[in-house]
Amino acid sequence: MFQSRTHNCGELRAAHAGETVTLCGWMENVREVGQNFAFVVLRDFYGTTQVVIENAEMMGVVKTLNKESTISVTGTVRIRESKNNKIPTGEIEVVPTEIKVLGRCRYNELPFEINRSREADEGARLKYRYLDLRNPAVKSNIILRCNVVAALRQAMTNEGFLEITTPILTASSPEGARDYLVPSRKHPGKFYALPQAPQQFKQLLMTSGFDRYFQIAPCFRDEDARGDRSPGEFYQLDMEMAFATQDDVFSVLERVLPPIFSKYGKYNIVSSAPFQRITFRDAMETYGSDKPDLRIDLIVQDVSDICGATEFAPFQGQTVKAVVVPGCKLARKAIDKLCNEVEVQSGSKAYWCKLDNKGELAGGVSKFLKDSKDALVEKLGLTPDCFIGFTAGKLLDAQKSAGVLRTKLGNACEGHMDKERYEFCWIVDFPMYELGEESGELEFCHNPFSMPTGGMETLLKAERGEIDPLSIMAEQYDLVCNGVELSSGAVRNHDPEIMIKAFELVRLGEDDVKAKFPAMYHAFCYGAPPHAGIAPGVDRMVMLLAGEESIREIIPFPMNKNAQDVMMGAPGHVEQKQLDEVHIAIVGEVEE
RNA sequence: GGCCCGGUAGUUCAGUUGGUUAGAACGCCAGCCUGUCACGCUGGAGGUCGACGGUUCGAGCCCGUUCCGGGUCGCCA
Repeated sequence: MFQSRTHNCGELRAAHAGETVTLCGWMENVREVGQNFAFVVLRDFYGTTQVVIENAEMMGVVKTLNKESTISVTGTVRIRESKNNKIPTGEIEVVPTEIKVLGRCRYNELPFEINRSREADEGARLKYRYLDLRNPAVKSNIILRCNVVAALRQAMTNEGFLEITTPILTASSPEGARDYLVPSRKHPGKFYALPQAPQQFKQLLMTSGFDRYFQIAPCFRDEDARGDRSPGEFYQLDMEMAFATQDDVFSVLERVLPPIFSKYGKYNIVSSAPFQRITFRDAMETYGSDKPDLRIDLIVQDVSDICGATEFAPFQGQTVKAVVVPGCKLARKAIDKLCNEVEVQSGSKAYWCKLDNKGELAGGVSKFLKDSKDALVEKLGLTPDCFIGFTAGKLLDAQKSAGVLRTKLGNACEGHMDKERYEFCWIVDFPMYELGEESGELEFCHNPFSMPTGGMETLLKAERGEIDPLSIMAEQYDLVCNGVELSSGAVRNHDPEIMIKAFELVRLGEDDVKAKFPAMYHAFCYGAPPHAGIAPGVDRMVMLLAGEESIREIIPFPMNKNAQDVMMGAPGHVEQKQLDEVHIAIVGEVEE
């Protein structure tokens, strides 16, 4: 019979000396230091406690056990002869009178050493995630995640938001990412889809009169993974507010997030409200990115007029962007490596030269720019001993590669990045439309739910040809922190007429709106409140707070890059009977 | 799907110009050790060098194909 413990492995102190206690936990290590004399490290969720083995009987029990077995130890607390101030329980040890085996570990060799699992092969960690999670360093990220989620719930509740759960089995949405489909047993040939986000449901809640909604919402998208994007599923702090403006949404998050970031973050310095607001256009021009890392003090400058006219072919007639780094000490080799990384990551080459300590252009592409030196010095405010990185191409390519260059330089050059802080900003004024890369025709830039800035008036002007449709902005915004896009949001288009007009500009119409978003369109026809919302990614937020580079470190049971759960064996084969029930026939090759 | 990097002992890695029996650390096993705490010391076991094919007298190393993992771009309204 299992008898419960009296204490956990993290709580015994000198004051407990003399007490009889029972501890339970995993046998983390055994240090045999003599005949029938050993120290056993017992670990549970709360900490570790030293158990001292002093006789043949207890040694006999320990000898039969592999490390990582679970045991229960009953004995007396005793002040240690040699204390260990590195652990909270380091003043005491437990002298056992009884050791019970609770769960034997059958293997004397583990796939990796528990306390060094972070160094182990990731495939092995994922397959044996239950062992990986025994590592306190791995576990701590999951605990952090729990605390952050709890704090977000509390803060949102305090702001008057109601957490409302929305369906997981829902209808496929015609736009956006690839859906995960679920076949229907009762309706042959029909499918549910897992929600990519509760977008439409939360807008419907607004039309129902729920004033402030939020949810720690699971979202499902069948798209390829990234370092900061888990394949398959992720969580958003999804929220929506009725009768609200962009500023109303901003101020909620500006109240909710900074306290949580300063309490749970790896860094203590957090930008305070109001967060800096940068238009999409300015962000692209100044930072070469719509998710700028404001911890870096470097900026992108335009030198198209000077460089475009030089005899350097890659610059001729192109948009040319420059990133200047005063006092850059990068060696030639490091520069080449950095430029190469920029090309790999952005697809466009980066070029460079220096203004040496005599004030002359040197290195890299300097020989092509000699004649333009004075113009460059004046325009960029160059001082001796500074590095100039260049990118060139079509506007967007030049901007984006300059953005990558800026980030890499900021990270590589000393003194241009204050890493130990959280810098938030809002990116605002996104364009409503863009020209499709393949079609060359007008398309929605992001999502069609956003309110075009200026509403119907603006759309009509575009329709009459008075303004360029590409100049229409949407009341859409992104929240960015340290170069990470935390979230997208918008003031929604709650007016059916404006919605139809917005669709007409991309050669669609009322029928398309009805076909694509039937519930929302009809709901809006019954009187909808103006509303706005946003959905910060919980996983990315926890990543930032934990200071982790890989999203898998903050997910309890992550999938691998190929969207497989190697621990559970998902996706996996199913019985023919199950396929028959849902009217599915497998055609073509089946993966073994 | 494209590109880049990787795959050698249970784990993390080294392995020179292609040349004898493929090494180290940790872990594991055995012995020693009465105050360790990443305990220490001595000894030992442990390898289809991801797979297949090729070049060669000879391949962990070179070439080709393929599988797997990671990163990155595409993709992510």
